[in-house]
Amino acid sequence: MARKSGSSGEKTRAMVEDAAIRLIARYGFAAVSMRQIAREVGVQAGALYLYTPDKQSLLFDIMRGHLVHLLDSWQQHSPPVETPAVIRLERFVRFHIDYHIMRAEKVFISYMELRNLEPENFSEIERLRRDYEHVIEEILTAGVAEGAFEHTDSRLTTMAMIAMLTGVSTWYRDGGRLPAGAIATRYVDMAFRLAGAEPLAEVAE
Amino acid sequence: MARKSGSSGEKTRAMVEDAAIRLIARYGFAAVSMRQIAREVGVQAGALYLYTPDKQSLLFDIMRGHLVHLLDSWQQHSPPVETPAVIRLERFVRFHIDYHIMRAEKVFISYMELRNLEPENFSEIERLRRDYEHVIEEILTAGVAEGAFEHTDSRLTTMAMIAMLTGVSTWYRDGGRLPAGAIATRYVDMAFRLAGAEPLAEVAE
DNA sequence: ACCGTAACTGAACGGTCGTGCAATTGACAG
DNA sequence: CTGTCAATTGCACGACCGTTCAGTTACGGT
Repeated sequence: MARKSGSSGEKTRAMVEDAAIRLIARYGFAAVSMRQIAREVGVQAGALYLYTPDKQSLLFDIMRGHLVHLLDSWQQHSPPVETPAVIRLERFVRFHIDYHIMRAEKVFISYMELRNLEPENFSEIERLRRDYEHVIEEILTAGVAEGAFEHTDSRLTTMAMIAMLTGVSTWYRDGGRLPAGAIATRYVDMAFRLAGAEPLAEVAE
Repeated sequence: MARKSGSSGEKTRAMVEDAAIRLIARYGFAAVSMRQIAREVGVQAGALYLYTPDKQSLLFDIMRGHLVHLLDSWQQHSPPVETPAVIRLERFVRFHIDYHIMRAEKVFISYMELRNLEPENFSEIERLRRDYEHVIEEILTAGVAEGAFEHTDSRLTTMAMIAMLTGVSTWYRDGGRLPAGAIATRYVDMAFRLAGAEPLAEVAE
């Protein structure tokens, strides 16, 4: 046998990426072999090299693709900068949680497999990740300047908030105690608390 | 050559664990070979099997040891249950951050390498991790009952807080912008916000 | 001075790894 | 119906994997 019937490069390419994501998310990059990925696709190991120059690129492309698409999606969902920070933060939290719940595998890979990237690939991914962090940080500092938020250290609050929000994707399961929307709503509340959003209904007794 | 001069089983055992922790934290369990660990110790690969039955146990023992010691340490630092929840939470946050900063490698391994555990080992580690989560959850629910904290969902707040606190160990570096103590203080503040600790100085205008 | 045994070597086992490549087959245009 | 090229196989390469074990050496007690 050689060429498969009904075969098309684009279809196989997509299957390779799918299989790689699924397997790497489950077993970890280093623990997954090219032969395993190939078996999942229904192809011999050698055929994978039509779609990736090597194993490392497979990982890198997944991560970069994920982060680029993440930043891109936010660009399209984000309110204009002149919007009040409170609203921008709420929008961001909902966006982040929805996005991360729907793409749990890619998210998982993107922060679990950083150390399996070669140095230059690592740098590029880090740069993208920092861009995303800056999105939050900018909202927080803007909110402080507006007088809408009150906290002492926007950088630290950013780190805490990122960790808190991204943490959701490590435990969220479909059909769990709460639907995704309800989780997002509660996390908006917690994000407001961290940011020190001026309480509206919270009056001292 | 066979036995090394000045060799002692206990010393080598410690070196093996040290090397394993360092290498696994840096490259990941699956990416580290027994020969690499052996080289780091200054010994042949076969010699490792005097100290561990297999590679899997090496990982499992590191993780279990870490979690058991973590729970144990908290047992000794924790205030009595009748202490006000605000104080217990502050104590917990400081303990958690200090502990995690000082043992960043073991912490990292213990939540990065979960999927490389065989099923029964995984169950035991999960049980320990849940025990630790319950520490926070108990403090939060006690605080709500006391009227010291105000939040809608203690379980979700627990998850958020764990993620927020443990996140520190992924970015903390000695000699960074803030010393560990200052970081802990700021995180105590953020933990209070998440918990909805009754504001003392925060009075509505 | 000698011995038992703890500590370790060095080689080997069967297996898997990532990757390269000549040969082969199917899709499709003309 | 033919020719071209995209898609894929099947095998090979050298390297490395976790683990075992017979043999060798140094330590500690007597």
